[in-house]
Amino acid sequence: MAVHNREIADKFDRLADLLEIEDANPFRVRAYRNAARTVRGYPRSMSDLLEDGIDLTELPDIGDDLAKKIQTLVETGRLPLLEEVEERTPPALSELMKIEGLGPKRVRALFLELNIKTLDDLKEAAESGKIHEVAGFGDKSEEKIKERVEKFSGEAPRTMLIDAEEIAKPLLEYLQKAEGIKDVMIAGSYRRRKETVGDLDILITAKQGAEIMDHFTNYEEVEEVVSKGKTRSTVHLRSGMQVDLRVVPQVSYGAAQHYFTGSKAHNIAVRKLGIKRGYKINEYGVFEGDKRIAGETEKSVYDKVGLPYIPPELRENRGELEAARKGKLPKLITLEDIRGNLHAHTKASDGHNTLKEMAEAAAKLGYEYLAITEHSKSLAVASGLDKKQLLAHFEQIEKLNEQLDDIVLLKSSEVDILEDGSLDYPDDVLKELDFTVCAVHQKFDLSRKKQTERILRAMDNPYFNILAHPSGRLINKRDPYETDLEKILEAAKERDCFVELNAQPQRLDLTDEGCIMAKELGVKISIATDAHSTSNLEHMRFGIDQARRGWLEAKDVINCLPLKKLLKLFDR
DNA sequence: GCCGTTTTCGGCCCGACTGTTTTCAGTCG
Repeated sequence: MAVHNREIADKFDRLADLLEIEDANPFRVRAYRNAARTVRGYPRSMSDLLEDGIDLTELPDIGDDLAKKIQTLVETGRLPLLEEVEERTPPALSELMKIEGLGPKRVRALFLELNIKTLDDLKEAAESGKIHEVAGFGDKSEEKIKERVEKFSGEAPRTMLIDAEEIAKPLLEYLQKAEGIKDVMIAGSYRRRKETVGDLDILITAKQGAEIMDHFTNYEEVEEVVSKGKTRSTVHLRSGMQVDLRVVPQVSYGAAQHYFTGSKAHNIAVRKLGIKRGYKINEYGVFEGDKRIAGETEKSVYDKVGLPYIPPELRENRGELEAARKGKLPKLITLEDIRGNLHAHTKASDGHNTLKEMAEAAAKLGYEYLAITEHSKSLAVASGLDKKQLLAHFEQIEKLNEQLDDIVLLKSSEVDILEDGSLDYPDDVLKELDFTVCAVHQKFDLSRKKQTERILRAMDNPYFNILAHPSGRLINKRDPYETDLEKILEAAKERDCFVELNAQPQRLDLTDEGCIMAKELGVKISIATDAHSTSNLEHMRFGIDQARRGWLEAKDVINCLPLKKLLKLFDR
């Protein structure tokens, strides 16, 4: 069973936590955290890299030592140093650090003074009033710990982007009403359009902060004010979302945007470039000595480190700085580049609208074409169509096409890939389709090898065109099924097949890393909404967000093509 | 523990807020 990058990264993070509690060299601690971030975000798995004989020290923040540790982890699943550290420092202490306000120093103090090793120990100590006796803790600290350990429910879940938008919208409207506000923007991973966000980072320009902070903390959805100052405040909303608000002067707006948009890794890399040129870069600007030499716009910040503007979606320190330096930043795809949608359902299977309604809605979005892709017969839960029903449905599509002026409906189907890798319709039916969208909908628990082989076998069918939602994951709900994505993409390239980036906000499948890998391997992508209603068609923008994070350009995406050229691609 | 277009040694991003302090450490982002 291959070790996931995520498992390796989690182990490094845990090791970093425990070492930090042991008061180890902070830079060594940081090295483990940096390595964890590199491994977690890397598009290919460490085990695949090792299998291909790639030297891991070529990865950023991985040196000789960590390369060896990764190799051991891949081979044995173990990290001996972590086990050694856990012998002397109770592993659950890293859990305690997840309580807001408890960092390594205070966790260590509680462990040494009161022998607190677990969350239960902490709860008991807080309730019996022992904590305020420890040096550095007072009554307030004890009270807060008591409250927070009570409410603590593990890792704070990340919110899907679409849900974050719903939370952000009324808050932004409310904030606009404050006196003296000029600009308002949401920075952070929200602006980088990450598929999920941990909190909202809101940035405001204004001369005075104090009244704005009062206005902010008085928002009716605020449940708890965590901290409140003149330039920065943090609250928790009733939804559970944390919101950080920062107020900066207008001259610092660009520097602040850059700083609070992140990612952290990108910022650090940019600041290092600044240091090389003798500049200090912070949220207030670019400084040469005490003199601010840039910072009113983001562009001015990049200017000073000799780079062109880098779009937020690329700011993950995944090679964008090098690409910018060489003038090789991608010309990222935009919503306007999209000419059609290649995955949609109607009432005929499990959609909510009629053919006509879907066609009109798609035409209204300015599309040239919309593919109708009802489920195939094996997917009974989604009212999959049998051969007869499908062909009858196609007749309706043809009839409707005769009436439609500004859009063409394509005859397709979301064809199930059965367990043995065969497709859910015989070839004499498949040949009636303009193209196929093929997908795994059952038997998610096959081994990685079997699942991969199943998909490769399906691609061997000459009528296979697009692999839909390639991992099957549902964000925060269902893990992806196990596959070797690289093998699948290589096979797709060989067989002239395509891979879908499913734009449903809960799917966003391919991931951004998957897009990067597909682009490197030369596999073209279909960004499609898998719409089950007319309003779902507008989810295309989430697919575009994800595609931009995945470095995709219009030329990498097949539904940026006019219809004639598109249809040619489906002739294998 | 990583890294190098001044360095293979000696650096490593930096500012705001809180609570417990009497001048600042710890935490957070």
